[in-house]
Amino acid sequence: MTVSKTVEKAGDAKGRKEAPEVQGEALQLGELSEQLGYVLKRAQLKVFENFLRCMASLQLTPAQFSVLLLVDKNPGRNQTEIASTLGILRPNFVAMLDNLESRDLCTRIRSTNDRRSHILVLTDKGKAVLTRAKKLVATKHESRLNDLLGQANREALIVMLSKIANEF
Amino acid sequence: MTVSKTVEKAGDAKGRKEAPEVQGEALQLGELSEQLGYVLKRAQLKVFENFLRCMASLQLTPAQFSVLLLVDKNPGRNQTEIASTLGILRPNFVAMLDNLESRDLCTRIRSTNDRRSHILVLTDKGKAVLTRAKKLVATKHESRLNDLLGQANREALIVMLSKIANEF
DNA sequence: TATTGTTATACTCTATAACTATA
DNA sequence: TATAGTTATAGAGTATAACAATA
Repeated sequence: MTVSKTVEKAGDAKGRKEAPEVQGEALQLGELSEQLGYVLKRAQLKVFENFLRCMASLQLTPAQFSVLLLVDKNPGRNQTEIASTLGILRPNFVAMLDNLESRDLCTRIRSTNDRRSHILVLTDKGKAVLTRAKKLVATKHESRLNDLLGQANREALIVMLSKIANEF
Repeated sequence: MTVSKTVEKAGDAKGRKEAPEVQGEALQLGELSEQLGYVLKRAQLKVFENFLRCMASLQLTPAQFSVLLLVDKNPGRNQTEIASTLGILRPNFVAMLDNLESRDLCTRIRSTNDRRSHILVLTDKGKAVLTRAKKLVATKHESRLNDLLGQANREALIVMLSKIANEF
């Protein structure tokens, strides 16, 4: 009982008792390892974790990166359009934009056509940060995926996940 | 402006103004659709959503289902072991077990070896519910994945996601 | 009347510190 | 002293209602 759980290996310390109590061996995942939802969630957490590490120098979350990418690709759009495309609810998008704007990465511009809406644009700093972020993602993040899965498999994976996201 | 956003199609309503303001057309996802993290997250949300719909009659979340599966597959284990295997922190596991126990799906048994720990076991009702849950998942949930991707692709997907979850 | 951005709010998840009872 | 379960708590993420300004 003085050996920590992480040190114990399957095979040693067969400490079974009369009751159905077991110790030491790694647990059997069983059908769990075949459950799409389970493995999908675990993979997503790992990928986000790695993304955050790669982006530590720029302090960008996956959600923030997606906003910068989308605003850059779609100039002249308002908050509602950007948010809804990303699956972010408008109320929750406000604090997110406050953050990006306070860091001078993005600006809200009151539309002249419709004075209710805010057109979103990246600042020069925002564009520069996005460029650096893309490089970090490509060299540190996505490249590891290629190393792990291979280029062809990585592309097949994206295709399948997109299909699930769009058609499931 | 009276037409709702979801009704507008790319191609009509080319309402461009002098400023870089656009309306109506669907936004360009651009590189976002190639970002693993983005598509992974969207797919995961869709899969969980579908899981919840399929399990509505049993009122089981993906996390609860994973607990029942793991406890059933690993009799005689305690809370810490089950929780940590699932990536659930021990404090957060307490309320989850309170829920399952209050629904008579799972029981905490004070261990005779180590009176600090609670051995987890499924009740008869818990086993019955798990059996029904597995059937629902197989017939309503996983089967749709096969229809969408094909059996071979679905298996390849699980393998790749497991690899990411374990080695990334 | 409807829509944009916003505030307020609530509920779930996740994360950490600290307590108790046992070891 | 260390560990198992627990409590309290705080922070993200996500959800809905409602308000002011504008259409």
